[in-house]
Amino acid sequence: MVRLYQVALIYAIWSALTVMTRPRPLVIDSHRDASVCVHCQARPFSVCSVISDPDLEQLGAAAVTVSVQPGHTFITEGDPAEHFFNVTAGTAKLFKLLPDGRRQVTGFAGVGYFLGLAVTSGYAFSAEALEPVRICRFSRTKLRTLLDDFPALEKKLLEVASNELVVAQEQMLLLGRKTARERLASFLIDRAALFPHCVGRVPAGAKEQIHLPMTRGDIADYLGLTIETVSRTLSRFKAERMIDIPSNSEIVLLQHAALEKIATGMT
Amino acid sequence: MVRLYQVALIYAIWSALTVMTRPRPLVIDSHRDASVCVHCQARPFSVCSVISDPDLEQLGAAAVTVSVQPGHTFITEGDPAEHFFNVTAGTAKLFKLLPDGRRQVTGFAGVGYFLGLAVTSGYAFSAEALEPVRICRFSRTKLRTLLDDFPALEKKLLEVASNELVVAQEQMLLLGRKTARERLASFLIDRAALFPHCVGRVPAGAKEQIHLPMTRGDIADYLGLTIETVSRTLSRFKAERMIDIPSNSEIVLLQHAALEKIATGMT
DNA sequence: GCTTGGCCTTGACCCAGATCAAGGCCAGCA
DNA sequence: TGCTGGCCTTGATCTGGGTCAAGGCCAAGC
Repeated sequence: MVRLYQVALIYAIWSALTVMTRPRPLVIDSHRDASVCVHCQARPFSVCSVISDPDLEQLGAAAVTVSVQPGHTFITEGDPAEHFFNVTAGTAKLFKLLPDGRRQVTGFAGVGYFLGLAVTSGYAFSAEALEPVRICRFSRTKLRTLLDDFPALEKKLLEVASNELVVAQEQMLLLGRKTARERLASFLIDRAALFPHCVGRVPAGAKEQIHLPMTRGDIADYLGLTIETVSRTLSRFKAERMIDIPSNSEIVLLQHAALEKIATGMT
Repeated sequence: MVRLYQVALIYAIWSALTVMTRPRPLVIDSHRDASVCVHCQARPFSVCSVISDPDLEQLGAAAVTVSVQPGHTFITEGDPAEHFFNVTAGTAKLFKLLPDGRRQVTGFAGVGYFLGLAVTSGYAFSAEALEPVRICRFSRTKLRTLLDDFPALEKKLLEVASNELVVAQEQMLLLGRKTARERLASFLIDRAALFPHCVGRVPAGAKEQIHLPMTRGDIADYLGLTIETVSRTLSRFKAERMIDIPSNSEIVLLQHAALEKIATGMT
């Protein structure tokens, strides 16, 4: 189904080279104000929500804030997993590569997303900023200390990991058994259920406009399709008046219920 | 790619009906000897390995042993998630269904596998025994108590969940971007890395014969293919002298390294 | 030994989505 | 104002794997 071709191979090599020569993400505040967590807008959406205000100082002291520019990779698959990350602003794509350049995007990490749960020696995926991203970075050892001090944090991480597993299984169903049309419908419905840029859920009846920080190529790699199929399928939804596409990064859902039916395979 | 057809729909309905009328799995020992855990052969492979011998009695008292016959479903997707399970013998397939009967097998649970991590209200997948299966069943509330009493157990569950996530991401890469040939090679290599029936790893140099408790249909649903493609691809591997197929449930890997290359997309 | 039914294999053909190719749109920049 | 480059769209064509169909293998039951 997927064919390896020269361009992809060359791109993979080129891409590996640029990663090596690419400037590192900028650490903006290694000795920051310990009260930073108190005012963190991402807290309600993140694992940090289980830490009470008085304990926040200890949490803040363990973290370093890092900014990442769009297009820059801040986690590389296979690298020693020395850090955990918590996204506090922006969106990143998480992906795995095959040697010839074929890419699978395994998820998009928005505000509040906790990254780096893998306990194997190396990271299981790469992460690249789609928009300007801010992250809190913890070293493996410091997080271990935090988990011992705050059992609630460990419970929360288990909860987060369990939810991720459910999402991953749903994605396996999508990749293994859904048609292109069903995949796109599922993607739109899932995106509509997010607060813009956030992990949380929208209140019922919110405006059905969704923002897409990723390109058509990223969507294709997330859904196991090609750019062309993503584009064609969206065009068809538009022709059928199920969606509107005011710009490349904005989509309005005009018939949520109908899309949901398609997404669940009920057509 | 995948087409919905009448037969599948009818099968789905039929299958739903049989599930409803099917005899429940037999609870064989609800007031069992509390020392049962001490002699449990699955312990070294399971989360229970973090509980010390003296504490095993408390663990054993919280669980109920259940036997499930091949073909019987002991977890149904969407049902209220009241229990957690630990497989102590046999193998089960875990799967999700679409309304028209399309199936995605999300994994195979062997000895030591911990099931039911999902914290959402309902189970995220169904589970059906492939061989005679024995499981330890914990109620949600009892496990909660155990986790409070044994923090090490909670840490272990987080570790297990993290590993599952890594596996799930690898499977997304397989389902989204690998060819049929690469999928089958990956499947064989993964299976070869398991102790027969177990979650653990084989020692290096072990005999490269693998046992498949599942049908070709289960493999197809696991790899996002059809029965015919699985069969054809295995036949081709055999013709290429990469494997031998002494019986439908046994495969011998004759060229492990070559298969591994195919599995990782290096062809 | 024959029948039955559940799997598995194999061949012929088909089609959803990939590939190939051409051109459009638009923001940034000189 | 026009040029450039990165995306995106759309049409034509191709193909890997799905679908359909026929038959083989074999264990269980009589």
